[in-house]
Amino acid sequence: MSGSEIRRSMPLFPIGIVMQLTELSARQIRYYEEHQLIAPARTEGNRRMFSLNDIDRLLEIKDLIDQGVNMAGIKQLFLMKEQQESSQDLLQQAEKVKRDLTDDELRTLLRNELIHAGRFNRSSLRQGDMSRFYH
Amino acid sequence: MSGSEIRRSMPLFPIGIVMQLTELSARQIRYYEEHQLIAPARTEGNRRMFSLNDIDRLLEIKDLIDQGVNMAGIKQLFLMKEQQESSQDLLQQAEKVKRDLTDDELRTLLRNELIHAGRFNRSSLRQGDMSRFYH
DNA sequence: AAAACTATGTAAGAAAATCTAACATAGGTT
DNA sequence: AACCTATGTTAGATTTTCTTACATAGTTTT
Repeated sequence: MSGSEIRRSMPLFPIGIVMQLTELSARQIRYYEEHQLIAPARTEGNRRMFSLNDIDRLLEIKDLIDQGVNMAGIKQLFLMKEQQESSQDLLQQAEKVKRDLTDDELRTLLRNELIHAGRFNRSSLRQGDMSRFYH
Repeated sequence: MSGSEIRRSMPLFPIGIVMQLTELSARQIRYYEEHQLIAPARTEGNRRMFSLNDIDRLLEIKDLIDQGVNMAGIKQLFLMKEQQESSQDLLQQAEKVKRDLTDDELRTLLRNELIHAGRFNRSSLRQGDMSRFYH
């Protein structure tokens, strides 16, 4: 279901709560935003509001920083992950309509996946830890 | 598991978000607190912070008010519900240790439940609607 | 090793969000 | 008519968050 994605991306938390939840300083959180690792929503009055997804991301960022990865590295890792996810989506789609595709079309689809996702498919990123908070 | 109860009772949301989520005014929310229908946590700086449970409660309150129930009525209903829940807990406990109880002890337990929960067991309160937001 | 860069801390002043307390009021209730 | 209930509105104070700027310990580069 995609309702869960909506809920996870709903901006609900002010920065103070996010600080507690992630044990990051406001400075750190803003800095990561500045470097486009996150993109929290804003209220009318310009206050940042974070979603569960944002918080998951922050926890991943924290983790990666602990492991010595710098901003640029984290950015690349996130790009990769997105890519990977979307190609997985593609794969699922393919799965779903497999029987409706000619062999030719299927080959095209798979080749596409290989081109885009093939280079970095070793270990997927550690999942964020927000699962604790919403179920 | 009880970890879920911890998560559901963690104070995460400022009143502004709760207003949006429940479509209640700040005045209404504070009024309900004044009448002890909810008891949101406070930050060090005295700002209210609401949990998922608080929000569920607010949605139930809204529902009951729409149905014409007044503060006192809602309070009673909540008391009842708690009672009911704790006797259900008791029942579960009983279930669990059934084999460890003598028939006599069991009878005592069940009589107790009937005394406390027997009067209002028709329709349990409508569940709050927060399920949408966390899974 | 000096210079530059990175990630974070800290401080200042402004703006937004929330707080309490008080007064106002429409619709019921007594 | 007087009162009560649930809510609106306003005012002034306090807290939280915002941006900007400067400071700095570790790295990295030159």
